[in-house]
Amino acid sequence: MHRPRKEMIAETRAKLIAAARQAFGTIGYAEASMDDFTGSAGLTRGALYHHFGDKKGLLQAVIAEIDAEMAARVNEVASRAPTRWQRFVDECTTYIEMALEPEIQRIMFRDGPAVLGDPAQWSNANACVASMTDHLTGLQGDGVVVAGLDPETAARLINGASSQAAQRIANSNDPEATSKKVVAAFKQLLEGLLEKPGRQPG
Amino acid sequence: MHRPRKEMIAETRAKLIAAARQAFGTIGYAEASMDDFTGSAGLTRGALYHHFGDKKGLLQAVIAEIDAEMAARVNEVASRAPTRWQRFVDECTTYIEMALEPEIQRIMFRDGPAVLGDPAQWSNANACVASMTDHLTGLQGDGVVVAGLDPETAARLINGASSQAAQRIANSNDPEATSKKVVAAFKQLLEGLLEKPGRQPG
DNA sequence: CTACTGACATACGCTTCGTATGCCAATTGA
DNA sequence: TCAATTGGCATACGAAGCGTATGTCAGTAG
Repeated sequence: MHRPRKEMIAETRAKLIAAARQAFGTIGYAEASMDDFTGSAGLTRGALYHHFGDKKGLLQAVIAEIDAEMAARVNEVASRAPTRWQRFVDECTTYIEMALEPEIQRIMFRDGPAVLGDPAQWSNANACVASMTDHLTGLQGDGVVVAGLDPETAARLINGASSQAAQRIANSNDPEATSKKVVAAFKQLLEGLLEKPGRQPG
Repeated sequence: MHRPRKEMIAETRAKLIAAARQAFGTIGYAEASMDDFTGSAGLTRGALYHHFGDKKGLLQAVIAEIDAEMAARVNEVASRAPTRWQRFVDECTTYIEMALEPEIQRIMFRDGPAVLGDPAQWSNANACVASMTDHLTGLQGDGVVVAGLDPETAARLINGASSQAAQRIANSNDPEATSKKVVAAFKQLLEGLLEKPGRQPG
């Protein structure tokens, strides 16, 4: 039964991240007791401090994991779109859909920024924004999106609008109806980026 | 020296709010010790609990105060604009400028949402969004902004983009240059709302 | 003038975090 | 195979911080 050391360690890290993710995503970072959620993983705070330094370090690890998952989902959807513009729009709507999930809202949009500061400065996240930036750059090359626009800046602004969109839907009494209105408004804003406004390319 | 009771009470409340605002706006809500900032106001936690119930209650009071100030500034600027569209654009840019201030960023955009939840649900704030919503409604009546767009939804999305815009500028190495790029991208997005895209009204 | 309300301070216990320390299993080298 | 050593993780301890229960005194009412 000599199961290698490295595997045990990786398992411990994974268990801590999973337990923390569960706690942070439901009751929130501030309310999550380290004793409680390490205990629920069959460990103690000793393991946590050993692997992640402190509570913030564990939050960073959780965020890195979620960010990777989000990027994978976005790329998956975008890879199936026929045109570049459609790829970009699909990315945005997927982003909004993900932002509807309470865990992502709480960790990535609320507690994360409050504890770690501006998400744009996070070193181990932002894969989604990077992808959107790439696509915007390509669209500029195709002449679909107006030139003279900084792609990453535009991607960040759209991100901000997306997260607001998701929150508005999530907190609505009638998510179905609200979703229609929100997505319509969102697409209206996106049209401002088009080189020949009013005409939907692709 | 019979200075009325009510005045003393109001003064105590004001001192607590001011001290908390200072602390929350600099070191942040979580790091702000109630003993410390009540002490800096010449009071103790006893006064805090008596007037505001708990730490969250005091944060709500601080937010209400800041929100009122922001709304006043926005209205001041907007009242001087010649056209409705210009009024709306001025509101947006003023909002971005305010969001550049560290105190507002920290309290209204970071710690506030983390502690109190979705800002759209705050009962004692959101005066700025209300104003923007009104102006958008008026612009629809004038035929400047596309019909079939929910004004409050649009206002919220723009708010999200604005706060991202401000953070991008604030955290930039070269705020001057970044500001130009960000505002350009922001105005580009706004054009998506126009009924006849590409033509700037007013 | 007396009784009472309420603004605020003080005192206490509980929870939580971070560090210092200790133990034991797994690896390494001969 | 058997020391020696590394390091993963638990336990123990001290320091804050928060919330509540209680006390005190000024202001107000009848």
